[in-house]
Amino acid sequence: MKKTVFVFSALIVALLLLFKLSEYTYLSGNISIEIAIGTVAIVFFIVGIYINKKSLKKEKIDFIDHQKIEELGISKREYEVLVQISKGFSNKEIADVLFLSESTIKTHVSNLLVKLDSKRRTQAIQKAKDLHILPV
Amino acid sequence: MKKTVFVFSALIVALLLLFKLSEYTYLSGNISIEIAIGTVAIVFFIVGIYINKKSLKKEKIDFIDHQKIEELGISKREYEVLVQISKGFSNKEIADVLFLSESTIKTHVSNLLVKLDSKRRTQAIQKAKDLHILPV
DNA sequence: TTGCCACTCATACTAAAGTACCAAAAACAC
DNA sequence: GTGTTTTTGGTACTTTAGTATGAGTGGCAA
Repeated sequence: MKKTVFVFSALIVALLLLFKLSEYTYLSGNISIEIAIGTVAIVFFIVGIYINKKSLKKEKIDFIDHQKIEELGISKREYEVLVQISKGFSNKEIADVLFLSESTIKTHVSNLLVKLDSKRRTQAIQKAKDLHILPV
Repeated sequence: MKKTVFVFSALIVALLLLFKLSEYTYLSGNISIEIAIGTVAIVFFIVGIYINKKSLKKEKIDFIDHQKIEELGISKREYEVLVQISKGFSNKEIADVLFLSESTIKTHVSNLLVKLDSKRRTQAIQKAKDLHILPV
């Protein structure tokens, strides 16, 4: 957010500078008004691409629908397990990284499968990504 | 590709029109050179965003690294199985949609796990997506 | 403080997944 | 056409995943 504000401020400054440049151009006999306009076009074209790229990354990679997670009644611990599942870990491995027993993981997984209306963990991963409750 | 050419042609025409406008502005006493520049800025900003969006869609959704698939020695049939796995189907279900026996699917999956250096199908899915041999 | 809920864990079971090894038909290259 | 790879499939086995059920703990709200 801070970065966005900064970028837009810079843009406005650039625009003002160009206005000033256009004044000089006018005073000095309007030698290269085309170059000024062309420059503005190129600069804003590139800035447009840059900003879009940034915002798309945020949307597609970071966007998690917390609303949906709540709707499905998925608890904090269950969600942690879901994340580990999507990384391809086994129940035993998940148990180790979360300092729990494998039984506990199995319980969480079983609950997750019900809440995500899935028969297998692979299907749960797919569904979770479709629902944007896991990063794609 | 045709669309891209069309868009860029339109852009050049727009730029030329703006050059013409700037001439008129100059002749008529340079009333609103700022407006002209501002317009160019906004137009090219939006066009930049638009074009970027189009190209990103193609890149992120359609891009499959066939080179990599060959490198890993994954055969056609094996790849078909991999796709089904990533959709969350069981071996039995995959066998049904591909009209094969479950034994055959197991063989393919086992080979896939070796080729993708994975211990489980969930890990294989993750790896395949990382390597861009499966759509994200 | 009582009751609900999330979290934890266990046992016992069934169902999938995955391994190892073998083998035969089909496709493909040389 | 012969050799190689792909594809198919089987048996027998081990491992992992998932279900069902019960139960204890701690937090939190009415």
